[in-house]
Amino acid sequence: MQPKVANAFDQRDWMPEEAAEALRAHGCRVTLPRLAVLRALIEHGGTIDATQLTARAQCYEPGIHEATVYRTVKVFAEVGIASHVHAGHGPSLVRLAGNQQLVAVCRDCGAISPVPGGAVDQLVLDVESATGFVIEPGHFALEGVCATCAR
Amino acid sequence: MQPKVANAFDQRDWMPEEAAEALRAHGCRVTLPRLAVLRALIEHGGTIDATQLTARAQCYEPGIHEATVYRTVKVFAEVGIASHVHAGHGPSLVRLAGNQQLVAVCRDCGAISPVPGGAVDQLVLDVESATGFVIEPGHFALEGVCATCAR
DNA sequence: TTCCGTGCAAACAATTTGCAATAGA
DNA sequence: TCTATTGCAAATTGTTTGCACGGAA
Repeated sequence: MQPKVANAFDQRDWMPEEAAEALRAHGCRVTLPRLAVLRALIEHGGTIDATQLTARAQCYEPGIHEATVYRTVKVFAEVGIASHVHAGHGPSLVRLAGNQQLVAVCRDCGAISPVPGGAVDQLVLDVESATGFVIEPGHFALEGVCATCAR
Repeated sequence: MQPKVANAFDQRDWMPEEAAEALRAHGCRVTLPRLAVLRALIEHGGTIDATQLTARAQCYEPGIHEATVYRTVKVFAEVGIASHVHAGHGPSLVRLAGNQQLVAVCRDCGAISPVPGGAVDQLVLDVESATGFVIEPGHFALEGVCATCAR
């Protein structure tokens, strides 16, 4: 089911072999727990929190510990495989680095909705030219009320 | 979830007497610890985390406990006196309800920069018409790198 | 063989909650 | 009075870290 091939880091699908190369290129080892986390991220495809990610990774590597998942995600972020998304009050989220989709978290039901691309670009430019602050839209989530809960 | 209180007060400064009225109108008592938190918020003027807010409130009410500050902030939010701002990885912030200024938190130094008003309005409209998701710009912070750290 | 990475437990940080004592209306 | 509110300590939740063992290179 996993589509073959992907270009470097800006592609959405991270094939395990490419990620393994990225790890080795940074002097990190390729281990079963790390591959399990990677597969879980690929399988899920979107933004996911550490607990759910651990549960999914355990399908591939049953004994994997949540602390290991946290450490793995940190390494993945340093190596450029994955990145963090800070959501509102809940736990922070993880996703593959290729996925820079801005998301919005519903304050009532916690649902994660993708935000159409492009809407943010102008904001980023405006803020940078006005204040010099460089917004990184992939690293935080918007908050509000989703269409369902708004009613 | 919580009904949005009439915005009659949003555009002015919160004087202690007005806040006291808002509390009584909701059947809440006006206590010294609550007034201390209110004064600390007014004195500070911006967004502040619970620990710093407690420290400032202790100038007015020395014995006030941090748990009380958390509970007070929750009541203030329900009554419409204050609101939460969820910042990146750090603790969440509080401010007076009239202050709906969007802020950006630097991922390197943690500095909180105000974002010029209006920059977000288009984003809010775009996202709502495209997805029905209603973004609440006052309740989260943008993340990125501030002008100083960008160099 | 060499260390890096892992599991585990324990530490930590932010926040919430149970309970008895206190103080506002 | 009567009960919301407080202080305190303890529980929760999300995340990080110290340590000894096991496995990748």
